[in-house]
Amino acid sequence: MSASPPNPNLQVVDDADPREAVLTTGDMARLSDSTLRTVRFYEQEGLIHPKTRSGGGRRLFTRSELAKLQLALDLREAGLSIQDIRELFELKTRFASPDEAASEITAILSRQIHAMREKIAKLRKLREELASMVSVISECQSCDDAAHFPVGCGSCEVLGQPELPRAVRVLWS
Amino acid sequence: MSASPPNPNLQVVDDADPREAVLTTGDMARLSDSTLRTVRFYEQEGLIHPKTRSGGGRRLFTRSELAKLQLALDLREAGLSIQDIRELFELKTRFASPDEAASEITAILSRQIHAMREKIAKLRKLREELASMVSVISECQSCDDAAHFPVGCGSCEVLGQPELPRAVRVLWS
DNA sequence: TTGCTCCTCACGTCACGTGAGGTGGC
DNA sequence: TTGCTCCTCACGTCACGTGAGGTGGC
Repeated sequence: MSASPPNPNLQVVDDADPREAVLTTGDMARLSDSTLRTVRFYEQEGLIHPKTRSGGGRRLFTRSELAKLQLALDLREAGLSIQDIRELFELKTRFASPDEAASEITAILSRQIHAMREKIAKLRKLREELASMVSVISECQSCDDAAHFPVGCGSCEVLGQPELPRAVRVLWS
Repeated sequence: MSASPPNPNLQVVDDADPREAVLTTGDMARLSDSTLRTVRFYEQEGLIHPKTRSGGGRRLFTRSELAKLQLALDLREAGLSIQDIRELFELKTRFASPDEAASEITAILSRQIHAMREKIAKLRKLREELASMVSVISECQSCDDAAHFPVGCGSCEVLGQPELPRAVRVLWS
């Protein structure tokens, strides 16, 4: 058997070692459900790094950079700034000893966890307020007093409940 | 008894009818825990309206505008845009009949409630991920293998758990 | 050769932040 | 009169969006 020619299809090699799979900017955007612009912006901000560039100048990322991008996007959605995220990403390199690094990362994470807890509580409260507004307003669905709508709603018994949610008072009075 | 002089202290009158209490831009900012800039911006965007201006040009708001401002700020925190909030605030005036208005407002609120539900779920997931990272990292607190930190962490058994949370893999490897 | 993907500027947008310089009101 | 509050521009910022005009790669 003669030696097989060099395999020009890098993809096959990549499949053998998925950590070395080559992802373009477009792949990164699709797989993270973001955009080309965001991938480039996060690179510019130092959150992710292409392993190399193609001859034509295209960014080529590895799988581990995709994971970083996905985590960064989730943290952004949770309300962290790019700066916050960069800090988290750089934590490992900022300390000399493992216990120092561990306690610092724990402190930072605890702050973020606390902030998320508060945000969740606020969101739940507001969601419940809107839901209770929906149930109040559902009574207006069968209102046949069109002549007095909307000016006369203030004197309607539906809106006269003592524990009327704030959103109803603001949006429906 | 001679007629008492006209009471120049409007505050007393206001206290008698709290709905007519006069609030300055600063009062609005303090009572809503926002800023002067935000109060002015929300007025410019048509979300709130001063009842009048003082001789010197100061905005004077009523209590009901404070409630609108507070609701608007809560909705912003929940992720709605100024445009979304404006739509909600204008709903009442956009419809001729009560059942039409009620079904439209229900539709809009249901969409927002759904979006909040999803956001809450995402936040909870991420919060739990970070919390589990904290508990994993706590084992590194007592690590005495400083010589291999941080390069050698990859081969440490603490990080060798099969179900290692993604955040640990990304931030600690 | 033809689409499609990706590239680099560079200006736009959204929701405010942040002075600069001036006035009003107790 | 003196602080303090509020006013109006107007430029800055953060996290991208959105073309314009050009190139690379199967």
